[in-house]
Amino acid sequence: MKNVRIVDVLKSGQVGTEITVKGWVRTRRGSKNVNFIALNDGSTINNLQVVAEVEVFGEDFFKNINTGAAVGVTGKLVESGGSGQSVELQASALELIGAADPDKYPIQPKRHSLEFLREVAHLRPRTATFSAIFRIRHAMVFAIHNFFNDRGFYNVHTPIITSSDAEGAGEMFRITTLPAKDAPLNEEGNVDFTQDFFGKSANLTVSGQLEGELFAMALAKIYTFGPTFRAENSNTSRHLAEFWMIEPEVAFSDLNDNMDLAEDFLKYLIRYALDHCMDDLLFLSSRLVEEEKTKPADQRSMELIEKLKFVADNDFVRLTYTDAIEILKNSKPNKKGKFQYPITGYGTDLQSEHERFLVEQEFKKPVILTNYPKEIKSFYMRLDDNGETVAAMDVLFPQIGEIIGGSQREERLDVLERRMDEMNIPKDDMQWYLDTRRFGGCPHAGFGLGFERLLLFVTGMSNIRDVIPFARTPKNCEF
RNA sequence: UCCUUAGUAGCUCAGUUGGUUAGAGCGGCGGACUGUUAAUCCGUAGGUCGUAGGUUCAAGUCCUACCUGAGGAGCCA
Repeated sequence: MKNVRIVDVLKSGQVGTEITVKGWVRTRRGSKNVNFIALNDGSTINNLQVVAEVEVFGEDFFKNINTGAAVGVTGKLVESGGSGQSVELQASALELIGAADPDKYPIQPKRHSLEFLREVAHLRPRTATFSAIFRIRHAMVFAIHNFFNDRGFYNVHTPIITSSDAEGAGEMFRITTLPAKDAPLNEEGNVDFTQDFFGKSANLTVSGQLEGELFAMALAKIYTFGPTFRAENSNTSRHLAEFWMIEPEVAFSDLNDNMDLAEDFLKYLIRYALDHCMDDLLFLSSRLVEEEKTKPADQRSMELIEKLKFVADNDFVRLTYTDAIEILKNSKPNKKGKFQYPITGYGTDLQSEHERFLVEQEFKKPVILTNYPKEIKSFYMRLDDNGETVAAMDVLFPQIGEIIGGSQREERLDVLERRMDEMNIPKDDMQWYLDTRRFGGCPHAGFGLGFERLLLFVTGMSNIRDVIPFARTPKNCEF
């Protein structure tokens, strides 16, 4: 008999039919005559209740049907005699496929802290919380490709290994096949990378943007979706050394088009989650509500699903950096000296506390900040006519902060070269990039969305290590 | 990297001004129970108190260093 998935059984299973399901035991409750097994096969947050008579299988048989064990069950789907579920599986055959020693299996039917589960990240997808998160993660991957495909974008696989180190997006991981001990040295006494695998120094990519631009200059609308690596020593709940990023790049497009795209994109993804992952969202919401109860009333946040709907249904605030500075300068916390970094005027970089104030206090919705001073942004961002600001945009979300960073790119070769000189970007290594401006250059724009930060928002989780299967952070590279 | 804070049983924690044999709940195991929903009830095992030094008659408790986690900051996505 063919296996059926529990999600299908619970949704459309016909009472009276004979089925086989295979999955893992979440809990088993026994009494003298009958055992109840909560079975989960990963297809849904919900368990299927299996009812097994002690008389049929013998008392000893159940000793190995423990939490975590893999089992196969064949039986008849019947209306449930209990109140917790509408249908249940009356077992006629019960097979232990893989035992889980209850003395050693770390995940037991009790509350575990997220910190503990991070230490057993290889087993945590078997918990309700993490199975929900990773089903949602999958749904978001799918939605991202859908969104772009429907709008005529082409997916480009930009390189993971790169020799370009001019992106300035962060410290890079060097990759090499040279021996760690006694590496060959050149005349200056430095490691001689001409003898390395690629004949030059190579790194893991910190962004696919520059290569993405090359393809936007040919396919017009492209997006990348791949892993990104930053060797920054960042120890926060919002940073990973290895994370996934989505970077669309659009030819014949300006900053306004870019903002429209970013806002449409985020709303589409959130609506997709609401439309396709409601069971998992309801579960995550309820666990958040429990967690919130332990906090003081004024620190509680909006209920998850309500929050997602709110963002999907309301326009983002669009604000220039200069206007944001004015608002912050005249804000209560600034006047009362509540900011750790007081706002004095134009030119200061915005700190987390300022972004938080704008998003969570002033507007209470996502904010797109634009036109930052050129000094605090990257060389490739298009210089505005005032010569002072650049066509940059950051999308700020509540709790998470910057979820998207993007810009209209500098398409004027002379301006771009001047900016590279000012910011000490070596032009020699970047001729391939400058060629896009030399040959058929055009206005274009794009942005980068941190995939895990999106997942933080959608799942309501608060630590980024909990929305990626295996987190890589400083001092942590298990599995 | 900086600041704050924590590390005691498989997990979550308590452990008083330093003082005999370090406790609880959950989980596990054994038993009871006519259908349970994180079942319930009775019983039971389980600890080199993060590591290394130090102070002291005496250290889970005080001091120093290191390791690891968490929260915040910086950097950013």
